Amino acid sequence: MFTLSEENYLKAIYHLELDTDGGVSTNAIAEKLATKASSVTDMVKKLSEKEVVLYKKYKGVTLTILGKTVAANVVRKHRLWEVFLVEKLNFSWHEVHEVAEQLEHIKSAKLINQLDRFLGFPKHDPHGDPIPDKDGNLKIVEKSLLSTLSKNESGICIGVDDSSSEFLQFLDKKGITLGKKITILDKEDFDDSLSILIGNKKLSISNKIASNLYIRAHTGQ
Amino acid sequence: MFTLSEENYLKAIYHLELDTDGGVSTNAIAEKLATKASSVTDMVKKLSEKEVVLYKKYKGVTLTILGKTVAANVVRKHRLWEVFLVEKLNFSWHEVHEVAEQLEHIKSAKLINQLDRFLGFPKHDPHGDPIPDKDGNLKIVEKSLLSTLSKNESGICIGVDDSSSEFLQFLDKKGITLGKKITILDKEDFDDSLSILIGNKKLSISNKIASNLYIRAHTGQ
DNA sequence: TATTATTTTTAGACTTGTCTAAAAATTTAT
DNA sequence: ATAAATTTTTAGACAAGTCTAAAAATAATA
Repeated sequence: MFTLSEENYLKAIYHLELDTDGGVSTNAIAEKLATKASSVTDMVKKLSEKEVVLYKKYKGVTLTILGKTVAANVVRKHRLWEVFLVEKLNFSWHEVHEVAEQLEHIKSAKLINQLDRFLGFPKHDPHGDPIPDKDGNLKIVEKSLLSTLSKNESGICIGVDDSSSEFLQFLDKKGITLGKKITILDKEDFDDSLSILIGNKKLSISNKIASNLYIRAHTGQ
Repeated sequence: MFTLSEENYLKAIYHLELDTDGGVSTNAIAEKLATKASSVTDMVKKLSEKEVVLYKKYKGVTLTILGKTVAANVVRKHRLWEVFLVEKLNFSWHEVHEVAEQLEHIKSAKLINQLDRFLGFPKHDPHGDPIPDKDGNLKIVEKSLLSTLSKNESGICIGVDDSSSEFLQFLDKKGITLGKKITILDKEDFDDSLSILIGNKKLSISNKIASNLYIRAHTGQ
């Protein structure tokens, strides 16, 4: 069994491994968890003894199969609870993270399996991130940043990179939601801003926005 | 804000105060929380500094108004989550306690208010215990133990005193559930066992069972 | 009421998870 | 390749919550 703190470390390492090649550095973990590098060293030693990470001094850490399973399960719980909060309790997508951070640590296999069933076995959380299955496996979806599309290309909005409250509320205001089709009408060279068509509305969005929106390729109409 | 441990102490004192006159003793708290008296003394000092309990050395503790509010809120959350688990996730009433012990510590006012609404503002948990309102107030229902009724009297089953898994599963097996009308057909003098009518079934139950079932007086038919 | 038994508190220690400051290893740059 | 900068680890300390063992206070009993 793992403590709340251990689970948070495993989750952080899990997320960091996704966009790092080789081991995850002590400093990266410290930054993600808003703690000190020395604390990370201590915890990583403990996790290593519990055989959930591989650790060599000065060389960073990697999750073991076991560690990855534990971490994916925490992520699974987090994302299922987010779906529950939005679908059943009328939370907005920018309000769910903080509460899900707490709920993800509740220990009960039956609870999470029944919740999954109650929600209709959702495949994605409210931000478009995939929900790991019971064994911790993720279905990877081919996705690209909106900013990488060219003029006249289009795709379906499937997620966000930055999921800060401010950004999500901005998207709400603009009417940009998951599942909507977005077409690039024009690209400005001097600031890389985009003119897009979403639903039947024309919008102008900055490159910063376009670099935080994930798109699934949309073939045919 | 209160730690998980502080919340558990407040809840324990809250429950103990209900059937104690005068202050709650250190030993009683220790027993309820399966901890040592010395630990209780330490914690009670801390709670006293936080002004949630009144404490005089060797004289036991009492909750302040603030303490009672905090404790009632934890109880409220516990019981609402129990309703959720039974009504929405198909838990049996004997399975909910352990999970609710964890869920009761999740911090989010919006979460609990929305959960309350989602569940249709229930007034009782699956064991028949009343759910405190937002201000911590309980609606007291006049209740008696089934064992105190006389021959030919009847009442509605509204709760259990002992809510151990074994007892609840026993009731399930016998078909005794909340809301059912129970009539005393006969009382045996030598062992105080009862012959009762529940629904249209005749059952024989021991005094031990009858001393753990709460009944609301049933006037008229 | 004096003595014994019980309850409660104190004193000191341990664990978990954190921190700061300094030392050691690694990486980067000259 | 040596010096400088950065990263990581070690060493020692602290807070929260708990424990054991012993002391102090209260309650029970003869």
